[in-house]
Amino acid sequence: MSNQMTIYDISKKAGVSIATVSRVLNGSTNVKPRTKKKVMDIIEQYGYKPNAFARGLGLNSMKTIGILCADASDLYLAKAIYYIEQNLRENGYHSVLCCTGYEMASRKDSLNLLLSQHVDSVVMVGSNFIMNNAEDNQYVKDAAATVPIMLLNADFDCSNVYCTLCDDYKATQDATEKMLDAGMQNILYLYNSNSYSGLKKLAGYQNALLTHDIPLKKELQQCFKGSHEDIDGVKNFVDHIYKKGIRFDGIVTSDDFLAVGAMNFARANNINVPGDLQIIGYNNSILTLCSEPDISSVDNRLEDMCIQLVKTLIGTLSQNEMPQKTIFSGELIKRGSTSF
Amino acid sequence: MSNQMTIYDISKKAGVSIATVSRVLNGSTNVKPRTKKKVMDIIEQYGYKPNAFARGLGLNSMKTIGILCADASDLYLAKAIYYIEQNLRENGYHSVLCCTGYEMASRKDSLNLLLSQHVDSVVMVGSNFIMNNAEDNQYVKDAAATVPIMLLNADFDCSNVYCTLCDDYKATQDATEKMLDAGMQNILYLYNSNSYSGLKKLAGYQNALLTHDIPLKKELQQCFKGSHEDIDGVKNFVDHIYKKGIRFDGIVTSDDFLAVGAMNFARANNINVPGDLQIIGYNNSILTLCSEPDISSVDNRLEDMCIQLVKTLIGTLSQNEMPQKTIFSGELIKRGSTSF
DNA sequence: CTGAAAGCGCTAACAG
DNA sequence: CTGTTAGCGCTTTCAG
Repeated sequence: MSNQMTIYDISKKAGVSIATVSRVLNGSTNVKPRTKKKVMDIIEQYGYKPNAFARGLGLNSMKTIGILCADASDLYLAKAIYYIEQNLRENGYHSVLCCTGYEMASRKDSLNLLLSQHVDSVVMVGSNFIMNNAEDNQYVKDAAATVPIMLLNADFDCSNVYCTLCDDYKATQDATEKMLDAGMQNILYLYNSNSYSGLKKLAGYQNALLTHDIPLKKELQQCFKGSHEDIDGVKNFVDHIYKKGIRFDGIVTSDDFLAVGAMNFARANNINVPGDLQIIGYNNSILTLCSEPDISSVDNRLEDMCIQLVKTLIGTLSQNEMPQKTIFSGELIKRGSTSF
Repeated sequence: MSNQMTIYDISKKAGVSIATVSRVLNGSTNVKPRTKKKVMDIIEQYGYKPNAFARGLGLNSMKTIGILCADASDLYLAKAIYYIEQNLRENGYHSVLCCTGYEMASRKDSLNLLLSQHVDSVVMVGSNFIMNNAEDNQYVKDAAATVPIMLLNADFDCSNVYCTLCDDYKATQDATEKMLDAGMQNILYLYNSNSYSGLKKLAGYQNALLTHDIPLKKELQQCFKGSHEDIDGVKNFVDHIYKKGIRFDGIVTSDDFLAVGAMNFARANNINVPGDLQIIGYNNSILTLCSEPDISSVDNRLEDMCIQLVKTLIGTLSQNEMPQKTIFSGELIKRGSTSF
C-alpha cells in the first residue's frame, strides 16, 4: 500500500501543495518549520516513498553508475567491484553491474546496454578494456561523448575519460630487477593478457633485463591463454616449457594465479622454492597465502585506487575539474617464494 | 546528439504519430509493414534510443533486479553474483549490486535502498540473510510484501519468498560420515557463521557423529570469527586449539578458506596430510587447488543453483506459479587432503 | 491499421 | 514562504 502513494496524496492529506511536499522531500530550506513538520509527519505515517522513476525522468538521472568488468568472479576484479560499489553507495549512487566476458563485441554490447539505461557514468574495471590499437578503443571514445568514463587499471588519453591506475610498468620492472640483483640469470615471464596494461608489464620485465645487459629470449616470455581458474593448466603449461629443456631460476608473473601454478609446477618437479627457483606474483591476492612457501607479490593498492576513482567520479559529476590521470605506485610484498 | 531525440522527433520525421512509433518500438503486430519499415529507418538513421526513465515511469519497471550480498569480494559470493548477473542479463534484466557487510542494520538499509530504487525483485546471495530467529528475519517478510524475494543458499518459509539452496545439512553429514567410515575418531568441525545455513551444516556434522555413536565434544566444534581473507588467522586459531592439547585426526570445515588455514597449521606442525590429519573444505573454490596436497571439498553446484534461481525469478515475474523451494544436493570432490 | 489524448509521479520555474 | 503549472518521454486506452 504505502508505496503506491503519490506526492498528490501526501499534499492533500497535509493540506499543502505538491510543490511544498517536494520541497520538504528535497530538503529545501524555504519551508516554514511548522508546515515542514506537518508534511513530514504525514510522510512518516503513511510510509510514503517517492517514485524513483518519476524523479529520474524529471532530473534525467537516477544516480546510478554502470560498472563494467570482464568477470566479477575474478579475485582481483571482485575486490575492485566491492570497493567501488561501497564508495559509490556512500556518495548516494547505485551501481549497475555488467560482466562483459573477454570478447570485444560483448564489451561494446554491455556498454551500450548500460548507456541505454541512462547511467550517470560508466566505470570500467580492469585493464582489458583498453587494447593496444586505436580502432579497438573507439567504443570508449564514443561512450565518453555521452557520460564520463572512469578507467581502473588502464591508461587512455581522451576527453571525458579519467584513468586511475598503478604504474604496472615500473612495478614489474622493479620486481624483475630485484630478482636480477639477487643473482637470478634466467627469469621466465609468465603473463596472460595482451591488454595495454599487460603489455606494459611485459615491457617492464624486458626493460629490467636490458638494463642489466641480459638479452631477451622469446622462450622466456610465455603467455598462458587459459582461464584464471585453471591453476592446473598453468602448472602443466610451465611443466611443458620446462620439459622442452628451457631453464629458469626465477619466474615473474602478471597475476597471482600464474604464480600459484608455477609453485605447483616446482613442487611436482622437486624444485626448491626459493632455493632453486624464485617466484613473484601480482595483485597480492589471497592466493599468495595458500601455498608453502607463501608467495611474494606486487601489491598495487587496489583499495586506494578505487577510493580515488570514486572521488574523481563524484567530483566530475559535480562539475568540478578533476585530474584525468591518477597513478599509484605498486609495491613488492616479500614473502617466502623469494629470498631477497 | 542522437540520444537526445524523443519519440516525438521520430514521429515527426516519419510522418506518423508517436503511438505508431511506440508500437514499432515495442514490436506490436498491428502495424503495416510499410510504415513499420519507414519508422525503423528513421530510428536507425538517427540512432534514436528510447528514454529508459520515461518508459520506467509508464510501465512502473525498469527491468532491474537488486542483488544483495554481504561481500562481493568473497570468492563464493563473487561467483554467485557473476552467474546471476549473466543469467539475468540474458533475460533482459539489469542488476543493481549492493554489498551489505555483515551487520544486521546495514542489511536492512541496503534492502530499503534497493526497494526505493523500484527494483522488480531482490536476490539475496548467501546464507547470512536468514538468521535463526523470526524477529531478525522480519525485514525479509516485509520486503516480500512489495516484490518477490529470491534467496540463494538460505531457507525461509514465507509467501513471495523463493529459495534455491543446497542441502548443506546432508552434504556436511555425508562428508563427516565418510571421514568416520575411513576411521577418523576425533573430527574437528571448523565453521565461521551462525546463519541458519551455518547451523544446518553444524547439525549435519553433529548428526554424523551421533549416528556413529560418537559423543559430541564442545572443544571439537570451533567457530572462527575472523575475516575470510585471514588465512593466517585461521592457522593460528587451529594452532591455538592444538596447543591447548585438543587432538583431532580429521577436520571438516564450512568454507575452503578454513580448510586452507587448517592445512597451513598442519604443515607448520609437521603433521602429515592426509596421513595423520584429513581435511575437507566447503564450496570447492579455487583455494582448494593452491596447496599441496590439494583439498577435498564439498561442491554445492553453485552455477546450477544460480541458473535455477534466475529461472524461478523470471517465471515469477511472468506471473507463472513457481516452486517456492528448490534444493540441490552437494557432492564431495575428493582430492589429496583425504585418503578415502 | 493509425492518431489523439490522458496519464505515470516528480521537479522547477514563475507568481504571488 | 507557498501554490500553480508546465514539462520530462513513453505507454496505452479509445476512437476512428
